[in-house]
Amino acid sequence: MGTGGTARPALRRDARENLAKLTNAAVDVFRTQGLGAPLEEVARTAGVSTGTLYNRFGTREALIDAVVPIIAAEQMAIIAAEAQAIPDPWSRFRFYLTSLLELQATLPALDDIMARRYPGSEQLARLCDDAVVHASSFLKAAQEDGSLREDFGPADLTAIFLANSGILRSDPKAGADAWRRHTGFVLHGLRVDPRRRP
Amino acid sequence: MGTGGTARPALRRDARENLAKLTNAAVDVFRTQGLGAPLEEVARTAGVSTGTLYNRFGTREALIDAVVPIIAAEQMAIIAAEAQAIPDPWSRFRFYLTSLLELQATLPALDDIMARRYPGSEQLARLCDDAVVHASSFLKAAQEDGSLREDFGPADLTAIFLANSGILRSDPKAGADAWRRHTGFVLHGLRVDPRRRP
DNA sequence: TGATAAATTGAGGCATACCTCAAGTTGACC
DNA sequence: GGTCAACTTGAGGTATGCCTCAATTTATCA
Repeated sequence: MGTGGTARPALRRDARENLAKLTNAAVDVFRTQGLGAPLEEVARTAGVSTGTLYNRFGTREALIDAVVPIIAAEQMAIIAAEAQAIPDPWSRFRFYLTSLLELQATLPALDDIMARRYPGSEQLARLCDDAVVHASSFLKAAQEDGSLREDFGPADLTAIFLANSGILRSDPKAGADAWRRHTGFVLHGLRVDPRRRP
Repeated sequence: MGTGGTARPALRRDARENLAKLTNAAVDVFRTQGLGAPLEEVARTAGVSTGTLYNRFGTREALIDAVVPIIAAEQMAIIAAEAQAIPDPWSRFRFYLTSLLELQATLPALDDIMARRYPGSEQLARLCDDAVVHASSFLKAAQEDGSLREDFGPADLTAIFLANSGILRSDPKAGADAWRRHTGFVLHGLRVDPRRRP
């Protein structure tokens, strides 16, 4: 058995190097400029021609597939793990949601990921699906606890990320606390007042 | 004194006709495709060359200035008037906000207006300023009434429109109730529970 | 009916960004 | 070292959309 899954003919050394250069460049460029950044700039940053970029990856999606896990997977896993450690269901839910929104506010790439642009990328979809799985379990626990509105569902979570994206994209600088305030109002709207619980 | 403010040389008949054709075309095109629609399509729709469009208006902003009042002013004035007629401060505030969000969801142009893209257009800015004036008065009344959170300000209103825009732009079709649900949560978060009021 | 200034036209220049492919280069293996 | 497939290159084609200007047409007024 080979190293990978499907038996592809091994790459030549120069090709392997260029693959690495391109991946690194894509991480840099996409992280700061978003997943829609010009591929020509990725190639330029890698010190390689655009032809080579298209040889190694063939589509933007393939490049995103290679890069998104590097950019986001670890951070998202850490957040999930930290959340798991919080005993109170409402606090846990709130922490998880807020942390993801914070991540989204931090880097353009994360915004593209959270808002699920580029649905063509499998890795990006997988990352989002994982997040939905975690979020759904936190969500359910909070609802069983009676601290989260019963009529709130996973689809509403998606809307929250899209809403955040709208705020962030308009004014990434001054929006620094705009999104925090908005999130505060939303969370308050989602919580069931402790005094009204059985 | 002439008809206008500044004494501009009167337009020739053909120029006046083209001005009208262009304005009508811009209303159609901008309304359905948003204020960022290709100017070439506006010219094409008007049955006129792009050169003429640039002769009459010179910038996209000037065209927007001419068209935005036609597209939005009346509807926004109606909403404000209807809101004025509602006696209960909270209901009035909620009605006004919800109606504007609904307008925003209805037509791409309205979304561009609410999200304050194209800040270069004076008319667009005026429309927004008017809305802020109304909203602020409704907002203040609801706060004095004790039904709206004290820490909610006009800037937070802007964020709500941007948030709505984010939801709408992602999936204008399926988002039909996504934005309504999200708005519901936000409003719930903004309201002060009547049982907790003095 | 000219004469003339005002308007219109649309091809074409500019910029961005995608993607391809014929020609040239280079790694790998004998 | 020679051979050949693998790889790289970058100019150039495609597409979108902005904006301009020399050549042409047309409204207007005497």
